[in-house]
Amino acid sequence: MKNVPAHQVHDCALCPLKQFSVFLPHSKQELETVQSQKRKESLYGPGEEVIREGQIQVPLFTVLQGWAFRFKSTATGQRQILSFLLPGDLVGVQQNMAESAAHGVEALTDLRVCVFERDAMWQLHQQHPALGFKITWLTAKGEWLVDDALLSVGKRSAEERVARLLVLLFKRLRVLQPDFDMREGMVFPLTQQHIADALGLSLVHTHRTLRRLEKKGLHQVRDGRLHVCDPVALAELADLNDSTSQAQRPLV
Amino acid sequence: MKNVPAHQVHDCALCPLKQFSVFLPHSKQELETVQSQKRKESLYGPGEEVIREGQIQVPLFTVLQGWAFRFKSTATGQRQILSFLLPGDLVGVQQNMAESAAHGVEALTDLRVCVFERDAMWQLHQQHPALGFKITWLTAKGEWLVDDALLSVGKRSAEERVARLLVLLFKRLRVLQPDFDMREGMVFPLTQQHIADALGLSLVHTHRTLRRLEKKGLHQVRDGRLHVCDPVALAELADLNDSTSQAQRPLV
DNA sequence: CGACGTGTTGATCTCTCTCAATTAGAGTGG
DNA sequence: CCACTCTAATTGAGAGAGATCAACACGTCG
Repeated sequence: MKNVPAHQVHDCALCPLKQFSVFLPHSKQELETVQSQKRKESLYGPGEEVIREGQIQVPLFTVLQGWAFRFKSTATGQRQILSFLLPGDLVGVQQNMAESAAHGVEALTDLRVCVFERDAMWQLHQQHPALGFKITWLTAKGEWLVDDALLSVGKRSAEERVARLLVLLFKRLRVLQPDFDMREGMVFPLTQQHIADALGLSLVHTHRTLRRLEKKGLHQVRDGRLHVCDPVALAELADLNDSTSQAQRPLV
Repeated sequence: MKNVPAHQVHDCALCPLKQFSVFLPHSKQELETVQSQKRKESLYGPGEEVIREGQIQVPLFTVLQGWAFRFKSTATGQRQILSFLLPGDLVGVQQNMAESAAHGVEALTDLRVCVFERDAMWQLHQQHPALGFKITWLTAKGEWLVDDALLSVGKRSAEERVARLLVLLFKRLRVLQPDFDMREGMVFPLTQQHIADALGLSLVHTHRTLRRLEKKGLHQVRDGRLHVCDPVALAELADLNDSTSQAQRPLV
């Protein structure tokens, strides 16, 4: 871990996440409060642990740049990835509630995070209810992701899980990258092991499943970039029909 | 669904959850705000849907009495139970964030819930930051449960999953029931199908796994009551060693 | 160069699923 | 009181998705 030197730390008013994160303040007062709670910015390298499972005194922070993931392990060391973290995601809300971290966080790429004071959670709620509300919102959004992952791991086939992970990441990424060119694909720092750990599959079976989807022409991963070749078919397989998704479900 | 007649509705000051829920107000002003946001109390019977998946305009509510569960289904109708809801649990935070319900909620027993106004989330945050903070807390706690379930379904064997579910429910129940007698067991309204749906297992395999644990003398389910016969062995199997849980994990 | 991480592929094994049929208890109606 | 129905639990048998074990290929890096 390295701290960003003071003169390179972003001023909240110039935050690169300005257009994306719900967490960002809108009024001048809110801005000042957030700024006052900001402690520093830190950098991590790929594979570096940002939060260790069980660590105490976990800070609250936001991802500014790069990818990371939350995970939890069993006593035997089996690791399950709970969710992937992208710029704008808030981390550490759960941690602030308990004595020690309920899950670990590890960087996938070079990672830049914005770290807040330990009691920022409370200060933000207290001084600007609108910010508190946004924190709740982000927390709920985080739970949506986990709910969805649980449904996948519990009830979907390997193929469906992989397809869904790809499509969901693709969608999240596209939002963050407005000037996106379909032909170039998107940065995709996950190894097959990460995918396996996120989907509750073995490494070998994950590999075979990816290969199968690729042979069907649905996607391609090369040189750390993801190319979604057939978005429609992939979304279909992923049970992510944009259309009237909910209405289609059997009502009885 | 039936609404509780006005004269039988609890006054917030006399809320039966007083001693349990973090959500409950502590100051007089907070109490008044919560009371003002309370719209009604409703009753549901076992198997009745409290929230339908995809339903719009979902209210915020708290469980007062009884059991329920949150669930999500695939396009093919496969149902995954995301978490079980007990008295004191807050439901509908996620829902308030999106247009439509991200998950359904179904009653397991006779269920009594306390329903709030649609914009209660915002009102509570705004008027009493401390309450907003508690809502965030409860939301984060809810996510902890799902994180844990995801780890189980992703990485644990059928036996471990069942054991863990039983122990976790047992612990949650014991907190809610201070005058608890070990010999009498606890109310346990889950069918094997519910357990299967929560753990991502088939009904048949869930049954066999339960039987195996029972034969080992770890637990017993009879007449809708759960008896934990060997708490230590069960917790062991469930990877829930109360002792120094976190410290035991491999640090590298 | 050797070590290591990641991807790849084949062979084998097993946990868990699916299909199928039976039993037991609760409720309903004649 | 008994036949009828429905749900939940139960048990057996066979099938399969995915796990495990084992090698090997390839690029990177100290």
